[in-house]
Amino acid sequence: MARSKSDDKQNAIKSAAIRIIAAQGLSAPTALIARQADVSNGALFTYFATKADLLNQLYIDLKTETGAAALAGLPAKSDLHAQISHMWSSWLMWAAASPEKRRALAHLSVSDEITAESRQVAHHALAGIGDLIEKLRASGPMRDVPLRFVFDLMNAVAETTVDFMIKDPAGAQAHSQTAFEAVWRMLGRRRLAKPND
Amino acid sequence: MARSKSDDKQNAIKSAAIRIIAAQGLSAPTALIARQADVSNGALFTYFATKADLLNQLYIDLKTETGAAALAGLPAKSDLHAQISHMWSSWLMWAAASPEKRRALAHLSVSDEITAESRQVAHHALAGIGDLIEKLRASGPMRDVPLRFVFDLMNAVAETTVDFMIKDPAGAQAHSQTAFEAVWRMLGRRRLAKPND
Amino acid sequence: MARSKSDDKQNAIKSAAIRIIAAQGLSAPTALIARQADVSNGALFTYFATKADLLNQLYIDLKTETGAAALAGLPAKSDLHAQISHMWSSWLMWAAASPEKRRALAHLSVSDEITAESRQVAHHALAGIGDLIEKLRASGPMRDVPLRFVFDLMNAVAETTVDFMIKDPAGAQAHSQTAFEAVWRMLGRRRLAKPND
Amino acid sequence: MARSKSDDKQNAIKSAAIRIIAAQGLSAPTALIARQADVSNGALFTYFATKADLLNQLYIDLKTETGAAALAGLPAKSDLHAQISHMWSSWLMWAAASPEKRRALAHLSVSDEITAESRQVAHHALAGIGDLIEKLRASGPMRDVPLRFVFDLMNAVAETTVDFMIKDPAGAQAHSQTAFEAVWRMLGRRRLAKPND
DNA sequence: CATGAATGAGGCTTCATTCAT
DNA sequence: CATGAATGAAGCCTCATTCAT
Repeated sequence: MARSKSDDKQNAIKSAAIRIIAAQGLSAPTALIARQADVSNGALFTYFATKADLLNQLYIDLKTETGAAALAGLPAKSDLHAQISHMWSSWLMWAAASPEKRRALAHLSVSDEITAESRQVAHHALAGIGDLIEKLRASGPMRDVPLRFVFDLMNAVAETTVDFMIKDPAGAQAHSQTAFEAVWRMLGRRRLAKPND
Repeated sequence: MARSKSDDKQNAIKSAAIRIIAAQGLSAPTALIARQADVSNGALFTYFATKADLLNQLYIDLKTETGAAALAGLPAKSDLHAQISHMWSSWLMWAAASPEKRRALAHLSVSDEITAESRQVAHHALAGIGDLIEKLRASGPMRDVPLRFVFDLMNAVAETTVDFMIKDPAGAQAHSQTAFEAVWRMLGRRRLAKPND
Repeated sequence: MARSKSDDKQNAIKSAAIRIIAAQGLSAPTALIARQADVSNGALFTYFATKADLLNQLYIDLKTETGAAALAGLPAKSDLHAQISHMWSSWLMWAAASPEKRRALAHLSVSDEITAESRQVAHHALAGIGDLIEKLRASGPMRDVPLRFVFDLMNAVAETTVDFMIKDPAGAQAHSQTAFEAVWRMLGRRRLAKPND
Repeated sequence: MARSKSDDKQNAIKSAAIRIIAAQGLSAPTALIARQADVSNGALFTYFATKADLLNQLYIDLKTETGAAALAGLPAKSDLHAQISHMWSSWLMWAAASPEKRRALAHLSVSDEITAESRQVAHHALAGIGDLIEKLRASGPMRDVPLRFVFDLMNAVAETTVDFMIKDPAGAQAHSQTAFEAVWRMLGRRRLAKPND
């Protein structure tokens, strides 16, 4: 049955692509990506018909991975504050620990090669996060603002924070915490009784 | 002090570059930019030694313009809240009204062609905004957070908001206002009984 | 003497090749030919060591088939005029009914991949036709012209005629007849009795 | 005003293309054509936007040249027989003297890259020949056959003859003459008692 | 012997930059 | 100083052929 298309190889290509795109941007030659993945020039194209295909796949993967990381180990029984705090922290720690993926994603996000469909798929992959935020939004000061807007704001704050965490790994925890509090001030319900807010 | 013929051409090239980069990304051929600027192929290189030079110039220009727009007409005598509110509104309205410049800037910002030096210069161009934010930060809940972090957070919120304003021009004003309030919650001093703060 | 499985596949490949070469020319990928023949990529090369081999085989086959079609059911007892008329008609009707084979052959005939040897073999396959024409030639106005030249002229007229038959199927019979008469005028002995010829 | 596109260079490219296509077929690499034309790789594309463009241009040129050669020095005052005889001879001598052009044209003629439009243009370029043949046809035994058919038949005979002339240059004149007589038998009015027809 | 993934040599084309005019 | 043709280095992708399974 001949060598069957191996996931390993496919993943090697994706990894190489992330590394090289992070370093050189989207103009990274497919030939270089292939070489770094220990794969021949042409083999890349048996796994991804087109450079654009590879890019789109990468984009979806990275977004999906982000979503999964954010929701991993979510304490389902806890209250909203605890859940969102957990999510925030998972999300940012993961992102801060994956600077190449982040850089690659930054390049991909602005590319015209990424189709509307891919963006759609990626958005779905983040639905879990959206659900949580929705709960937060509904009872707080931004209850009249469209979820998408709220979500994007939160995302923007997260991205910015991650940049700082990467630049200053020693303070990563603190930055994450600081930003979470800022977000909570932005979105969360004022918690009256407890003074430790 | 009329702008020289040479300046005119430089500007024509930059304008064309913005338009085309917004549409096609950074891979926009210099030849196309030149044609759109009514300048010959080769002449472009007498104004910008290199494509990268043009890109860096553009980056700096756009950042500078942003900064200028934000601070235009700042009510120097008013209180901080009024000043920042004014700045926020100027900034976002200008940005929302310049979608091509924004798209071009989005491409430029992630490019590896933009040197650290250019980023430095651009940062300086936004110093005026930074000063305002500094005042805000110093007295609010993020007083212990580095200015740069605060600044970037604010910027991130602003960018996200502009995207929404562009997508939904009818609600632009409202979105700007909503976001401003969110930012204020994030950064500003809690305003208690007395409104004259 | 059933044809072996192997023969079946060879034939499937050849059929597919004819179809695809007719449609796309000689640049038709072997992989596509294989797929259309329901044969794997690599298997094609166990039947034909080389793409060039396949092409040469095809060329010989098609030429041979042409020759066979021309001579099928030849009325051995009739006079030369009747025999040649019959041959002409068989030949052209077959060719006109096989446009894909003709197109494929047209591509093959000009290809540099077809070796002199293949052309030689193909020529032999048309020997039967040649014999008939030889008789015609020997007694007519072109009796001093080399057979090969006469043969090729006749062939050229036939090919041209077939093109018209394909373009105008309704008039196919008539075109064939017209051309036959033209050929006869070119080559045949003047037939005395009838003045209106 | 910079170097202006030179006809010389354009012609050098075409010449090189004819030579190489004659030798290697249409798969001749553009890079090789460029090199043979003493032109850089990329320069070829300032003269012909596309390889297909070059091919089409070449096709039209060669057809046009053929037509011009056939009609050069036509004795306008002479009778039809003399005119056609002259045309035939001009045509065939020219073609026999240009074997590379012929081979190139043979490749081009079957190519799918040659557009219907190019074929149309080429056909027009041969209109002069067509007019002559029309006169011949109208009064002879093929008077009821479409001109296009007659024209193509004549062309087919001519091509075949040229092949023989090239193979046997010593007999070129004779072959041409032989073929002309054959064509005349095919198409021409029977010339009876009176020779002055 | 079949399968189809792997290989890697090109092919066409684009484009930043140079340079003759 | 402008013009735009010329250069030639890549880049993406295709495809005949090989070879592990």
